[in-house]
Amino acid sequence: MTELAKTYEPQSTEGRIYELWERSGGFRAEVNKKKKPFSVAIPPPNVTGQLHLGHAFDNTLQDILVRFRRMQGYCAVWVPGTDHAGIATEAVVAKRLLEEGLSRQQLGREAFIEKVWEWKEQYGGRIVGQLKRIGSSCDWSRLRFTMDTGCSEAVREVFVRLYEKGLIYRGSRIINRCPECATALSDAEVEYTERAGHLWHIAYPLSDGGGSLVVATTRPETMLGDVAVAVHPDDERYKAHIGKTVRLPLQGRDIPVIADGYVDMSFGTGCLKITPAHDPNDYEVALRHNLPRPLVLNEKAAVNERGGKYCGMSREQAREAVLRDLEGEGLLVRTEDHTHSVGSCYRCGTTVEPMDSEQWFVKMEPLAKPAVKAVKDGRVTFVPKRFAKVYMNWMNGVRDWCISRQLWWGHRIPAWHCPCGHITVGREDPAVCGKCGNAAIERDADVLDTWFSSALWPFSVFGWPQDTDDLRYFYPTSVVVPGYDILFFWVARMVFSGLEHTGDVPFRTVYLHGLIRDAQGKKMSKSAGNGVDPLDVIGQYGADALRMYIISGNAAGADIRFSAEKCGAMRNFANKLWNAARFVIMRSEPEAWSFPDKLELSDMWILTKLNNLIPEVTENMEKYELGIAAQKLYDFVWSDFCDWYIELTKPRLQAVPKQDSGIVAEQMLCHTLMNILKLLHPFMPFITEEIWQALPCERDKDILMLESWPKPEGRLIFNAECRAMEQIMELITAIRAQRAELGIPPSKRSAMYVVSDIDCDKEQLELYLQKSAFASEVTVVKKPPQGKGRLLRCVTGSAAAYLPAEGLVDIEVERQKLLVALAGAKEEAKALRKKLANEAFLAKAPPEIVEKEREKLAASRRLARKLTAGVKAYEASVE
RNA sequence: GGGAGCAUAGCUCAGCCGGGAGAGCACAUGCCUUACAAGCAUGGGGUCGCAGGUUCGAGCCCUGCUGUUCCCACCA
Repeated sequence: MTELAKTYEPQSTEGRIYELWERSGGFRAEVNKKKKPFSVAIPPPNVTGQLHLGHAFDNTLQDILVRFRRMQGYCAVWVPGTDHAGIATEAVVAKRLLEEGLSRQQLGREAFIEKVWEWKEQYGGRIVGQLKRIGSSCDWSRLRFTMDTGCSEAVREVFVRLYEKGLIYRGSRIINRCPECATALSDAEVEYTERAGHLWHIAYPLSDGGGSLVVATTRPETMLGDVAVAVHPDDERYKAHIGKTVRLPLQGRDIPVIADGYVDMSFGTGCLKITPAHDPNDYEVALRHNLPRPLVLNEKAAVNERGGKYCGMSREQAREAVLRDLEGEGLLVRTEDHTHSVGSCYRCGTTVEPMDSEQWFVKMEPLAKPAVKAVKDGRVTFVPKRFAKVYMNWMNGVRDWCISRQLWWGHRIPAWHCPCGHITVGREDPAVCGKCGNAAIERDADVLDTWFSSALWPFSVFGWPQDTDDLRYFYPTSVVVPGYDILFFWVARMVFSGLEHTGDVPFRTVYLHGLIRDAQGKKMSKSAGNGVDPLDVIGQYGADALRMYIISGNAAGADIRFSAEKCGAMRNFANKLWNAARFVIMRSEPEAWSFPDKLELSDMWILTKLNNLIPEVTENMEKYELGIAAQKLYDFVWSDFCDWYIELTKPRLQAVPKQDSGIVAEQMLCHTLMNILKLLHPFMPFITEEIWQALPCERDKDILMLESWPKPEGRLIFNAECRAMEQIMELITAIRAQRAELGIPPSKRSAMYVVSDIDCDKEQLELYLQKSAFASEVTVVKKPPQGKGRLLRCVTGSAAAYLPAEGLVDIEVERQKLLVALAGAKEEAKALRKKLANEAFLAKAPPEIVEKEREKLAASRRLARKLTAGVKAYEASVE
């Protein structure tokens, strides 16, 4: 037995324990038909990223579930992996090269990609190491990467299949483009925020000289690309102008006045300028009216050659210039303040530019339908439930998914363009055009959206498109555990992808968690500088404390405000457990647990509590109520086991020579502690394993992680004894409270007379009162003692203790206290009598509730009787 | 414009199937009781946002309102 430090030291424990687990091979899972599978595919973090609290949240939850199921006897696999994170990684590497004076373009595509791979090799291991720091029990032999050979094969297969089915197409559409990242984005990648702007009213003179139409716009610079002015067909103000033309200011082009129902007569002036190439609505209008769709901005969102004198200006510069010129010409009629929502890139925050552009899309409608059905049918369930609705809303209204990105880092689109116009798409790289046989074909320059490969994750990690044993056994996965912020990006896309390509859902349950915010409730971000590094937290409080903090007292899907104090509280809890274990280990002889026949009341009490706790916690965990399970374990360990049970064993352990009672206590302590360690292991794996390794008792497995999850034993539930023990505890508390209130020092023990209805023998009662209620001698009496001088009364519903307290007790004050308590008891009894006299209650309430109320009434009556006796005794003792 | 969440002790938050209002921190008092002062004991502190309704019974279910956070949406 090694000497255990007085204080738990996570820093010197965690690394060693993690190595022990890895050496044990316990993380590995192979197809085992004798067991039921439990499988989880990690939400792959950015390969070059660093662990943040969101990852800590994800991975703590997953690890708890996986460890729990592994102990329950499932063949539990947790597949780890990382994501190539196209835009983010490319941006980081490009920035670093720029610092060395090299641009992406100078380097060229192939050399650049090589650089990114180098970067990935250099930093790709970091996140894995950090995942290990919080205890993730992943099967590292299965580590995957979204751009490894297997994932690439899956991506290629999916692209080809969808293309052949006509579900991937290339087309010209309005897409959102980030000028900074220099690529197209999907709708999901644009974040909208309300911003204060202006609504400018600009006069467009009628070409025939008869006045002008005034349009209202928030983006005057786009007028350079205007092709029409639209009014509502029913708008009396403008009916006469429909079909005429206006002269577009600054450009001098004549553009038609058209009628379209899209125009809102009540907004602005009722005249809408139409810029098809830079506004999604205008684009639709232009399509309906067969209007041209000239681009006036380039990829960098600067004005192009169509913008005449404004060519080369940025969006912002052009806006100022245009407004200045309009004002100069007297055409700027009015400027109003106007707040509207502006889209920005979710990666870099730059305002996106809607642009007409040729891109690749996934046709969503045929894919969304089965994805909606799978959730409706309950083949995929959400925890918490409300997210199912959010998912449905999105899936029902989803538009086609723009999947091409103008980047180099990612899965290159497997399509080859021929001068003849034909596009060749195939599983193998083609040498010639599939239509005309021309060898001068060129591969599409774009790569796929990062989420395209993530969407295939749950099956690609098991070998799809090959028909593997892993896939057949582990797929669909049991649960996926992401933050709700990637519900659309990832979860939704996995569902339709899984259904389309494997014919089955990718997971049975989606267990979504919230976001970790700072102490003020603000979102953590690098730019705000309010981020908390989980590695710092682990260093300060330990991984177990961080894990326990993250899940306890948190409802599923709820955000968390980070609190270092609470981490400290959980660190304290770890230390508490540590010291309880030290106590057990120091006091225990290495003897095997055999069901002892000499159980005492407190033994039966703790066994009953434990065996009731086991099924409760198990159920909570199976229902994903991890916070509740953790709270129950916390309370059991701290209050029941440490504060009561361990204390009550002390006199038994200290007896010399050693009695049977002491031997039983040792075994009980060991038995209870071992169960605690098992139950707590999924939540606090490091410390529980460390203690397990130090236990002197005999164990089934050398490694706690590989132990079986406890099962409740009916023969170890003793309801009557448990109740008696609780009544004794109640009496102890009453005595302590009285003494504390009177300021009697703990050093001053006192003899006591006890009148008790508690079903237990004298010796036990005496022992417990001596241990925990400062009793010296205990005399059990039938009636309150007479003529013993001034006595302090400590009354509960099932017992009363009388303590000689000469000089400490003010009889009148004590009598008043009892009277107050008596009034309370009577009040309660009255309310209960009323309830029990209510026919409707008796008729409609379930019998066990009625019975419970009857017992409560009996208890309050007993209490009232005892209090009355106490009051009388006080009166009698006043000479 | 549509939808969702939240509102419980001074603070941060739990409260599972409707049946005795809880935890951590903070606060007060007394204790270094040989596992632990990162501890022990005791105590103070709540109109469960407001108003109705359903029910024998509501923090929990329903309706409305107020405040707050978030998501979605093509409001120039």
